[in-house]
Amino acid sequence: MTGKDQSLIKIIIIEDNRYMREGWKTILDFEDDFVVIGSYESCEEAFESDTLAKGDLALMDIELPGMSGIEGVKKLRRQHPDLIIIMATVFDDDKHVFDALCAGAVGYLMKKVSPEDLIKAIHDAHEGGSPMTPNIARKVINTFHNTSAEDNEANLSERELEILEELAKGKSYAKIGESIYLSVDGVRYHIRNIYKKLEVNSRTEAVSKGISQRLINPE
Amino acid sequence: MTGKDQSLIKIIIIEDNRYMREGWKTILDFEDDFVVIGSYESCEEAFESDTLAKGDLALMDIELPGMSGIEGVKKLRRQHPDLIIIMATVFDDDKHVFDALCAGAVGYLMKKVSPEDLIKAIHDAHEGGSPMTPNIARKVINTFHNTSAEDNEANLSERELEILEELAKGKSYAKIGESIYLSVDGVRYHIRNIYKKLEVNSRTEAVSKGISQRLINPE
DNA sequence: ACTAATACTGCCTTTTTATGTAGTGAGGTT
DNA sequence: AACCTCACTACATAAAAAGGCAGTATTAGT
Repeated sequence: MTGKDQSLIKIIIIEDNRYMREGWKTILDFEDDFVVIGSYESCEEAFESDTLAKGDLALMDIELPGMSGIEGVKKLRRQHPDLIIIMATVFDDDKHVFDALCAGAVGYLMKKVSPEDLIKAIHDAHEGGSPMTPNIARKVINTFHNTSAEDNEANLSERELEILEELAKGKSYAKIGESIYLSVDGVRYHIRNIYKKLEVNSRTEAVSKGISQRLINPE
Repeated sequence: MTGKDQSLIKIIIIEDNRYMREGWKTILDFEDDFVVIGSYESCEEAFESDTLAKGDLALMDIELPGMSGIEGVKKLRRQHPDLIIIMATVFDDDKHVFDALCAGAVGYLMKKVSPEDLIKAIHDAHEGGSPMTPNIARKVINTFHNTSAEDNEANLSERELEILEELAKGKSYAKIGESIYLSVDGVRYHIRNIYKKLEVNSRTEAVSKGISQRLINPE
């Protein structure tokens, strides 16, 4: 690692609005340790160039002509797994945010971000962080907050949750009975109740509903 | 909203190390818009007091004598859902981080955080953000990154993923066959292959493994 | 042209599930 | 004491699923 490589961050911009794009370029190029090595108005244009392989970090919009930013991120990740991707958009709804993060973006900013914050975000991302505006961060964190086992929506009892977990492991009634010391019919009794409470009629549905309602965690 | 209410943030500290606790208190009380209304060395002690109901934000450790910080957060959330909880610990391993966030913390800091960053984090959390140190943020974001459908670990084909998704809905072979225009045996053929690739032998296991490997999303 | 892999169809057997119905004993309620 | 609910036991039956084995049409590679 030479001093230069360590400090010079090579940036690619993909943004269809010319003023925005040039504004960002101006802001970023002004920094000593940034260099904008490519700036494109669509993902297609970016993929045609050979700068992608050379960049450290891409700053991109979600709404782009042609391939959407989300698709672009997916493709970018596949072709250049080491490229750090930050989305900068006008959308702050859950769908856009989570789609972008799932696709592989490490950061998510609003377009109205101040130049200082943008610069900070890029440094942050380059140093292994995940820059996000505060309310985006909160959205993300909220997805972790468990429905506390005590007052889950479906109101499954301890025993039922225990059995649901065994179900998720793919165990048969008999095996579950063995692990929790209960007769096969006892296991079935509880499973029937689980189905009623979750309004399903198969173990698979119960498990997938259980996971999505965070009653249980897979693995 | 009076100007005072808006700006004065009432803080509770739960931290067993006396020097740390008093250090934080000193730092925070020095700020004009912070007031530390309680500082305890264990969750039990905090729950005995009546300050919890009056606070805006709690700053707490994970490793505490008696009830662990994680348990404490869960209980705190149940009793005072509006209290904002920030964890500040020496641990940055996945388990501690995710346990704390799942339990209900909105922020996660390292104890070595600088006074300025601590102050900023509290303002940030109070304004609806989720303060985290950069590498914690990255850990969190990484949990969103989908194994791209094209090169998932198990290498399921498009068709197989499609069927796995139907499986997660609890559909029978016959129903799946109807939705994807394939004979029952055709469906079975693919399911057998899915089982082989995922090394499972039941739909339930396949679904729960599929979800945990992010091959599919529930709901 | 031969071979191999892929994506099915078809069928058969055993195991497992889903669902219904009935009954028991313990514990708490009125 | 009568009654209820909860957590189970027990049994029966039909529908699915799992697993194994054989065969075919299509496509790609040699």
